[in-house]
Amino acid sequence: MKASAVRGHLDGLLLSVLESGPLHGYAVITAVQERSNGVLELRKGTIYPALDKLERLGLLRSTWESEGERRRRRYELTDAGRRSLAEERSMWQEFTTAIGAVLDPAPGTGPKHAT
Amino acid sequence: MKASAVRGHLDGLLLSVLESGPLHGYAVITAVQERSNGVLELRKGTIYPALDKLERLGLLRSTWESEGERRRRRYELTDAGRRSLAEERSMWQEFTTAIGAVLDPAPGTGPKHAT
DNA sequence: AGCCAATAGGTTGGCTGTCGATCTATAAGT
DNA sequence: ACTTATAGATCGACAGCCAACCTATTGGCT
Repeated sequence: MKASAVRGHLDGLLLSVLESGPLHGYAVITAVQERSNGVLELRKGTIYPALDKLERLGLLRSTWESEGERRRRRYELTDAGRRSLAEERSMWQEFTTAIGAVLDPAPGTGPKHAT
Repeated sequence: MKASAVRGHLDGLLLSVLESGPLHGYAVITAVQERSNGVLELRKGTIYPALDKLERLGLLRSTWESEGERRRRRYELTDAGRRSLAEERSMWQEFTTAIGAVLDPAPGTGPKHAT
């Protein structure tokens, strides 16, 4: 599954994998992939602009790490990012509950049509 | 919550409310809204093109109902639509499982970071 | 030494799908 | 007469993700 399916929930995913510690961009991709058991395959063209946006919003900050010639950008959650993650989680709950209720209505709960 | 959040899952919602019986477009909106306890508010500009697309795909068929001067279009699931709905449901399962696993990782399941 | 794959960063144009605005028309309520 | 709800529909704008592409370093293989 690609990120097109996660539209609207990408920010939460990114914030979530950064919760347990800072990562660089490439590691964010593999972290999401691992946690989802290989199901979610984010693209670089997807996450870099997204990470930039989250930094502009103050939800995370980035610092350049230089090991010799290798330069990597380390992304880290801010306090605002942590609060935003909590919001994303409750929104995810509300979202799945709503869609789930439509997709698999509890029998006898909704209005009865021709039965 | 508007349909922008449901991007990619709208088809499933539409097929699902039509499962228990044919409805016209306006009733589809209210059905989704009711089943989701008022959370999902689809727009006409959203559902009519979507219903058209589903009809083109053969997942539902529409017939014009005329009660006096009032003309309404009745949408009805086809067999292909029923099969597609089953697919949408299993995709929804896969989707929520994947996102959920990233957003709320089971403790001790994933790779251990700084603990 | 030469080559390729993996890692790491990034940009850009394009596409898809939903939104908001707008239009027409009938029925019912005040 | 006027407003609101019901019912259908279209269309431009916009957001967000993707595919493709580019650069560069590191390390394995031959």
